[in-house]
Formats: sequence, structure tokens, C-alpha cells
Amino acid sequence: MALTTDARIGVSPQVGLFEAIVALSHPQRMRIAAKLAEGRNYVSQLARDLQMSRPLLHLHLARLEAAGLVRSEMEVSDDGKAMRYVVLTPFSFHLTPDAVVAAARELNNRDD
Amino acid sequence: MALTTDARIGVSPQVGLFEAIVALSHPQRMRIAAKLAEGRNYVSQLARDLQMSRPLLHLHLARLEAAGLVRSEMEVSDDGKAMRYVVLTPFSFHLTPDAVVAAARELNNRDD
DNA sequence: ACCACATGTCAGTATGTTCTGACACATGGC
DNA sequence: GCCATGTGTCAGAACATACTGACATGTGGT
Repeated sequence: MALTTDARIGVSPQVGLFEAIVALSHPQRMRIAAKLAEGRNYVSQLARDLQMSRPLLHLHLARLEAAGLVRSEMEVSDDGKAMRYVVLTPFSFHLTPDAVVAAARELNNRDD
Repeated sequence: MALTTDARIGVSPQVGLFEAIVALSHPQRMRIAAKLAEGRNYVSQLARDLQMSRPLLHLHLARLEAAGLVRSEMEVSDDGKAMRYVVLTPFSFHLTPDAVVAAARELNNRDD
């Protein structure tokens, strides 16, 4: 019974297509997402791997997370350090003219 | 036999996913693409429909066209006016972690 | 000749995003 | 106590993009 919940991990809520597109529209964020596809990682390590400053990475991660492409949680390592692990969510969007029409409709509804 | 060529209309070359994403990452361009999904249109009319200035629309159309999401051609109307008609290409991208990895690899190759 | 409508371009401004450097805080090991 | 490592935030500079307004060009119709 306890497995029921765990089995649902991986099923992402699918936020708007537009937010996903905006989130991935920057080379750095595209690289971050790609790196995270290799597996989960914590912020400082990720910053080293991608050779970018932590504050900057922090900003980009926030954008990715807001779009629902990434999720993160704090963990305490063996030596007691608080570490934020980030994972890529298994998103899936179909980018077609029809999807664009739907996304644009969403945008208009937002202006109400 | 002459149909062979015409039958190929609609098969787009599929430019990079990243360029497509960047092109659609702006609300205005998303709306432009959505409007063009209704059918082809010429620039001035499109500007009126979307209530944006022609110079601005011109800029956005250039970006959409560079990404391969849109194509355009000049035509001469019955009353002799040169009009630029724009059409949305039938693009199709699958936006997943794997696609992101591929797109990021593309980005890195570009820096060589 | 002038008006209405189409095309395109350019300079300059406004706005928004990206990026850096400095700061503050916490923990374990030397 | 101090250093290394982790976390986060903020102000301001640097950069990129979006946007406006004015201009130049062409056509047919009145």
C-alpha cells in the first residue's frame, strides 16, 4: 500500500507549455537541464560542472523549477552539510501549431 | 508527375529545436504564430489583427522565419500592390529530456 | 497631384534579463 | 578559532531585447 504513493513519482503535473518554452529558451538553462538528465545533482557541484557562478545557477534553477521542469529538495549529507539536490522531471510536450494555438489561448486568458 | 513537387509542400526541413524554442519564447511571437495557424495572412493585415506596429511585427516575423516556423513570399494583388504573405510551417517537435540533451549537444558544437 | 495602402529600414529609447561580487549563515574537521 | 564546504540573498553593472516614431519607396484610384 505504501508503494502506491511512491509509484506516482515521475508523473509530473505538466505546467503550461509556454512556461516550459520560456524556461528552456536560454542556452545556460538548456545546458543545466541537459546536465540534470544525467542524474540528480546538488547545486554547488552543478555549478562546478557547468562552470558558472552559484548565484547565477541559483537564478536559472529557480526559473526551471517555476516552470515545473525541475524539482529539488534539501538533504543532510553524512558530514552534516545541508545540500540541495535537484532532479529533472520527466516532462513531455508536443510542439506543434495546434499546441501553439492552445498556448496562445492560455496567454490571452491570463490577461483577464 | 508535376504533382510530385507540390506533394512535398508541407514537409518542413526542421531547423533546430533550440531556435524554435527561442522563437516561441515571447508572448507576441506565440500570438503571431497562433494567428497564422488560422491561415495565411499579409503583414499589414496581421499587424492590424494583432494590434501591433508594423516595424515590431516585422522584427518578430524575421525571428520566426529564421527559426523555420514561418515562411513568406511576395505577391502582387489585383490592384497592383506588393503584399507579403506569411504562412505557418507544419512543424513538429517532441520536447522531452532526451530532446533537451540533444539540443544542448548542438549548442556545444556551435561553440567550436 | 494627392491620398490610401502596401512594402521596408533605421536610430534611439525603454524595458527586462543575465551576470558578478560581496555579503550572511550553518556545519564538521584540523 | 579558523578553514573548507554547503546554503541563500542582494545591489548594481553589463548586456540583450523589445518597442516607437520617423523616414523612404512603390502602386492604383480619384
